[in-house]
Amino acid sequence: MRLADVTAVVDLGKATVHRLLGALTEVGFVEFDDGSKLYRLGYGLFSLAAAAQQFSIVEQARPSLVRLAAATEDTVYLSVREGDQALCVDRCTGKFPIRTLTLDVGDRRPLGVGAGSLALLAFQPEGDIDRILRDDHAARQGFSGFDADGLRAMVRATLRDGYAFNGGRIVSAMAAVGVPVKDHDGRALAALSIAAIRERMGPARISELVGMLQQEAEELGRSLDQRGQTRTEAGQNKVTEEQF
Amino acid sequence: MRLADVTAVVDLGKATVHRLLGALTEVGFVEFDDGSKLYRLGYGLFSLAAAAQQFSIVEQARPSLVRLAAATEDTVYLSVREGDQALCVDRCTGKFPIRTLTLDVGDRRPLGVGAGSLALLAFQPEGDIDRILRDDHAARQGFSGFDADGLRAMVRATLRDGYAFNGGRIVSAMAAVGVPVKDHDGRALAALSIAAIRERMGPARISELVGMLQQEAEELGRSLDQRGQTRTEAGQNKVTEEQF
DNA sequence: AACATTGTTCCATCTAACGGAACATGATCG
DNA sequence: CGATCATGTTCCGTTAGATGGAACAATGTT
Repeated sequence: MRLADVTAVVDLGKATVHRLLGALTEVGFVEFDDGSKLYRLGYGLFSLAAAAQQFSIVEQARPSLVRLAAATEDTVYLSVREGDQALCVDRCTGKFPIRTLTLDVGDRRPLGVGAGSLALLAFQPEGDIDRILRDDHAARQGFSGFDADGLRAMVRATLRDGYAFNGGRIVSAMAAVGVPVKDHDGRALAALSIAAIRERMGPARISELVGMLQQEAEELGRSLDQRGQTRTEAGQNKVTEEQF
Repeated sequence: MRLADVTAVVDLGKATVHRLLGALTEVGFVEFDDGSKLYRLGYGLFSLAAAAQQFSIVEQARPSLVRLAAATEDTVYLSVREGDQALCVDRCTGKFPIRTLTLDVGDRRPLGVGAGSLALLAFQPEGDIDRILRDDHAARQGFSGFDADGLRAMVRATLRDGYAFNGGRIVSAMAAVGVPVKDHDGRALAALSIAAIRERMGPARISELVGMLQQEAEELGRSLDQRGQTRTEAGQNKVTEEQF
């Protein structure tokens, strides 16, 4: 974007935006092409994201994703709740040649739209679910078949079955199943999901996949709970200041 | 980290840090666990990094990486210069079963340390090279054999050959070659490199790999130059404000 | 060549960030 | 089990420094 474009979006004076972007450029979070006078997001963000991975679920869940992808040969996703959206934070592709890459790492979806996202939504506190179904319909524009009533039914089905199923509501040739990763008192911290082409999602295979997902999810939930308890040495994290 | 830890590192008052972290938490760049009172980097950073990819070399270079990984079966890296460091911004693994994953996406190395990093360094403006060799030796602590004189020789060799070679200086069982992605006036914008186990890096194979790398790098350089010229419509980028 | 648009710099005003201090909470040790 | 210490949280007066108007420079456009 150009300076003027940024200025228009953020509602601040030209001079101010100029100074702020200058500061961000200095620390590498923004890049500036002097020729074209265009600002871009900078490479420093890669380092930040890499650091974020290290201390989040992502690192702990990686082995699960790898195992699932190897065993199922399909694409496995890890999502977390982020505000009223589901955020894909990791992905692992199996070796089946037809790959279903609906989500990239970093992509967001309204809560409820998609198997992983639905698994997350269904296992949130009831108050949250009600509010989201009521208020968030605007965000679901453009995803047909995700009105409040339809979603409520899907949430109920998910709670009943223990897993979320999406049979081609987003991309018709595809289907996906998702399960929540729950902490000790049943709140969903994350969701594991597997996507594949419709042909590989018959009833028998679904229950097979769900079984594998649930086993990994349970194990993961336990190990996350444990880490939550380890307060003592967590504080001792010495920080190397020149890391950035 | 705990609040007190952060306070110690950033040299600001407790109250101030508390407020700042609160603000960052609200926008999702920091996560706070109320139970353990620990702050972490937040998931919002994933979205930022994903957005950064979209407007940087990464997206344009992805096809090259995929082609190289498929053709060579080894691991292909894309790095850029970021301050006085080389930053790995993308990686693609081939199907050879012994994988050499020295670098993760987001990792940094001092300029000159590693094949990609050396390729970047060698094709920087001469003034920069001199300054870096002179001033940056502290950063190269812990990488043996990368003193200023040794590096200068390696830079010369790289310029002479047109590619950088690293024969196990970092991990002894591994070797890697790297080439610069140059813009129209010869400055390195990025580096493509391939790493493999020593056995797969004989003289014949090296020149084969270098050939492939150079072809991709040249093509990539041309396409990046083109994009640099397209100033006109770049400004027209309408921005969807609610993207975040 | 005149004009329009955008980027950059300067500076006086006034916002809002800072941190001291007081309080709350939970951990640690005698 | 109670006293003490360390840490997290809230409040608020002072003042550092962010803001944006305005003037200027450097482009691109008609």
